[in-house]
Amino acid sequence: MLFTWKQTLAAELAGRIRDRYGIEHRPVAEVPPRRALGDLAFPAPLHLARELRRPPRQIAEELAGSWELPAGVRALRVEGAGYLNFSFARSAFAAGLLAAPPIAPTAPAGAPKIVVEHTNINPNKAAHVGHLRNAVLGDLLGRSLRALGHPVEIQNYIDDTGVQLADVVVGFLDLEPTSLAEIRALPEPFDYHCWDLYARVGRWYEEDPARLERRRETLHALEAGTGERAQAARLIARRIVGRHLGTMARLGIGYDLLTRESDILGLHFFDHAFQQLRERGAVRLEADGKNAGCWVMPLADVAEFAGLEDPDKVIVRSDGTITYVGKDIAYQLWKFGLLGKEFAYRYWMEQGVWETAAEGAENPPAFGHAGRVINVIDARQSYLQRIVRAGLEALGHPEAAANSVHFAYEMVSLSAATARQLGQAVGEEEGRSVEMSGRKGIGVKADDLLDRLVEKAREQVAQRHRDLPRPELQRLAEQIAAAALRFFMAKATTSRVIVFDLDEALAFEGETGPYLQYSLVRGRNIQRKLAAAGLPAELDPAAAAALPEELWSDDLWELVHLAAGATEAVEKAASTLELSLVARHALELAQRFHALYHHHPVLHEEDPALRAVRQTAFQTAMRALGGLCELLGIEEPERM
RNA sequence: GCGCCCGUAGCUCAGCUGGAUAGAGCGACGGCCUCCGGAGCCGUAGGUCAGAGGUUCGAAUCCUCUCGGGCGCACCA
Repeated sequence: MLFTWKQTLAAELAGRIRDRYGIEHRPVAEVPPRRALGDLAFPAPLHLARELRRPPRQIAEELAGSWELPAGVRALRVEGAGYLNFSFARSAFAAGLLAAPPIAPTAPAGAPKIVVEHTNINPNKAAHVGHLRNAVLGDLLGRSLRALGHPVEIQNYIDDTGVQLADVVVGFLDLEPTSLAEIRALPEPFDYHCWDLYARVGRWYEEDPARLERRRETLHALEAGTGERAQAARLIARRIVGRHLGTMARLGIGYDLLTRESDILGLHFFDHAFQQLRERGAVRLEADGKNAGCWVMPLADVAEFAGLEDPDKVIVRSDGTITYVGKDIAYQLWKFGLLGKEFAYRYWMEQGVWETAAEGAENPPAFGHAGRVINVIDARQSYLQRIVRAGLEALGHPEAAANSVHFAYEMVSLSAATARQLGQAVGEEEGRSVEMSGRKGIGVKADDLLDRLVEKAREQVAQRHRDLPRPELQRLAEQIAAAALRFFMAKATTSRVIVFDLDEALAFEGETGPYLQYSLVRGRNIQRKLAAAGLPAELDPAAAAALPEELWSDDLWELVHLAAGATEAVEKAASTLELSLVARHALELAQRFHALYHHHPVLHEEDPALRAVRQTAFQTAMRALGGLCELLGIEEPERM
């Protein structure tokens, strides 16, 4: 709603500037700090002042003069240093807002498919809170793009031929010999078992580096895909992925496709890409030096890699195994449909998701062939992502490289207090936070955190609602726990490290997910009470349009104005990849609603017109908040 | 050494491509449930926007430098 008005008025203003001064200017729109100043402000006169060498207010007056205001605009005034401020007809505006979806699509028809890759947890141990940040952001991005009208495909990459999985295989077969049948029979939580085992393997290597030979041997076996080690790896990876999907399902996070690295190798995707790299001279076999025997991608000539100590990246190790980057270049090519090869697919029934396979189902969905690819990967891997792009460039696909977006967010570390609770010794000199480490087994497991959140939520709900049936209590607690966790991850600016603190994450008051849910529950209760009193629970746009303009107080109008900005907040979040904007906007709506809630009773207002104005304001706010919460993966509980 | 990110209230953080009086949450203190649910609301205290230059009518925001802190620059990912 605001979005379209901005465009309309900006276009009109640009025309007037052109006609009057012969200048091409793209006016930007702002929201004035106080509603009394107006609803939409254009500082264009301030920007034009220098070029025209005239006072901005004078320019503003000239531009405002004789402007025939379109229907829906109530006033145009010159304010402050020379702003052009528009005010809207409030009832009509509210009616328009109620008639449109709370988050309105902005993507052009026929927009190309966007592949979003996220989660990508190594299938060798339990998910921790760092992985949650990735999955929550990825899911929020996917939902936001979909709401804006883009075709979206969510992929979760399963690195089932990498070093990390190999290490757990070594743990099971060499360190603590376990048969396949025994691995299969291990009780849940299997991923917790592997979490500890992985840390033990790390220490085992340190005791005697000669044991790293077992890793090399295993890595070869995983790439070849045959023998006991490969079989063990398949079993372990499958069980772990099942656990990861279960963890994510608790948060409402799902995927369209699991891409397995073993299929990239097994179906010769890598061989194919590697051959192209060789033909183009993008890789070379090193005869001597520290990379002797390796195939490397030389990056010395690429400007963005200037200044690196070692400007070469190893693609194929001297023992013939392939690094992650090498495999990722092939994967990235496939995402764009540029590899000239296709996966087979099968449906993973129990998990309700497709996965790649060597042989598969008859008529799978059309995966891949994206116009744009967004990889949600933490900022520490920026260097690797740049190499993948350089690989696409080297293969003669500059447009694909340009459409390969690395959505980089900062990592999650642990607060000193939380690290101590985990039994980590934290010295004063170690600073204020501790980095998580799968190798060392340091981290807060996602399921542990969720369990604690559910437990706390259950206590809180039970306190307020005695005699609630156990299943309903559990259901409500899970909804609240998921909201708390997702909002905690979503509200942080992506460029900031999250110092994860358990007490902070367990908060249900203030800027939290449950606070948003409480707004929704309150809003819903107003509707219920209205209905019980024989009044309409919801007003339609026509009823809103007929409301007397003078009954709109500035504070209620402000709420409508805020609701109208929801689409723009989402659009901006998606286009800049600053997804916290979605969470921030939802929070602001909820805060404003709570504040007004106490001052503007609906049910107890006797004047029907005034009651309808309040109801309209709250209804627009709840619709917008509901829409934003849907993107955030925050459900509206029946009660809380 | 080179590159990226961060430095705003006691703590955790917003502050949108420069613009109208620097804002929230937590914590502290003081109020508000015969009234749509107190997971809420209202109020008070609390800021040299790390520091120094520069650009501009205007800088927390842009540029340069300095000082702190984090992360990269593997035959891990």
